[in-house]
Amino acid sequence: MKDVHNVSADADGRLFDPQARAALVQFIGGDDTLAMEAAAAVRTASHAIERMRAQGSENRGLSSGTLDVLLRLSASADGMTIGDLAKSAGVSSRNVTGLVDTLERDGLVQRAPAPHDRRSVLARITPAGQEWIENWRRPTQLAMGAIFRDFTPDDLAQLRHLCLRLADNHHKLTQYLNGAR
Amino acid sequence: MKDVHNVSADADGRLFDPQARAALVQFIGGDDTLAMEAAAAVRTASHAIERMRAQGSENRGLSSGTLDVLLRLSASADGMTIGDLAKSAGVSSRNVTGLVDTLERDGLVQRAPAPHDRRSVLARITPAGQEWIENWRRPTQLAMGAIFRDFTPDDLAQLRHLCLRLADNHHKLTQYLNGAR
DNA sequence: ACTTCATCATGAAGGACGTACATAATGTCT
DNA sequence: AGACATTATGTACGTCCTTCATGATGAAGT
Repeated sequence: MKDVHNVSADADGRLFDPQARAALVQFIGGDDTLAMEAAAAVRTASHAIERMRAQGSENRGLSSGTLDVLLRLSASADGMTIGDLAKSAGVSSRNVTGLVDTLERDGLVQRAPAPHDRRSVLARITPAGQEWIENWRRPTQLAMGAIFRDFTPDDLAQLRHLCLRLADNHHKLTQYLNGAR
Repeated sequence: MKDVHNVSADADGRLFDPQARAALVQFIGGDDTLAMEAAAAVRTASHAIERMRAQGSENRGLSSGTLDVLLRLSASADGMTIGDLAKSAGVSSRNVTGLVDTLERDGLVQRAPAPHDRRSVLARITPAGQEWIENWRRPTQLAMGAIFRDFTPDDLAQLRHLCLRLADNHHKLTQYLNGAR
């Protein structure tokens, strides 16, 4: 079986994807490929994580979107409104409505009227939801441990740091764009 | 407007997501949260990149999956088979068939019989496809530059490196699992 | 108080990505 | 020649996500 997957190491001993670089170098001069390569690498990594997570929480019946919402709700004891969930997840509020629908159908989340604003709906995690997460925790932990094999705590912190800087840039950018409109 | 998006800095000056950490700390003891936090951060970053890319190549009509295939094809002058594309992208071959369908409908890619194996189909990028990528390059470069604002070349290389290490782990893992089956 | 405008959740409709299973054509091995 | 594997694709389906429209509610100005 021919192996398409391939990584090489550059002069600093850092990995890069030769295929991605070849595709980029012919269009963009030297330095600017760095950002594109990094972006492609992040995408690949995210896919890998998604795969592992799906494999780990298999048979449990929750998919990426709903899991994302459930995790956010498990973090806030008082629940969150649909709109807040949408903002924090970076997706449309209509989408969150649907995700909460399925979670509610499964009994993992409950809707309640919001105290301050009668237009809003408060989503709150149920005991069944908490339990679901309890069961999800162990295999996921193992899966993440496997995919981050040989990462030092410093590596992990640095990866987190760089990714969040990126997300922060994006957030500021969209805020700026919306403000300028 | 209440701002849900939020990042803080830890003792090392590195960013973290307080909400994600709060959600994790109550389940997992100290050190193991690092991997989960990193995974969540990668997911967030990937979303941000996807957003920027969609915004940059807007009005051009290609979405993430098809763009991924087109980029891979632009890297190999002789074209690639459906199966190889599927392997390198980490998705099912049936999925790639559909993506190549839409690309072919748009005239950006052509199918041809593979010389060595008459079961295989060779997908090759057309001149129109090359041109499409030419037009895509500039806005995307700008978008990536914006989202990676204040990243030093070393930051970018390190981010790429960490992400590819992760992907490499994942690849070895799945290979191991498939071999053991 | 009344009007006007903004915001919230949701209905309706649709696009894109991705999967699993079945199948016909072709390769490979014994 | 026959048994089995592999390749691409048809069929059927699920999930995520979007935009636009709508009814209910809040907020702000007069």
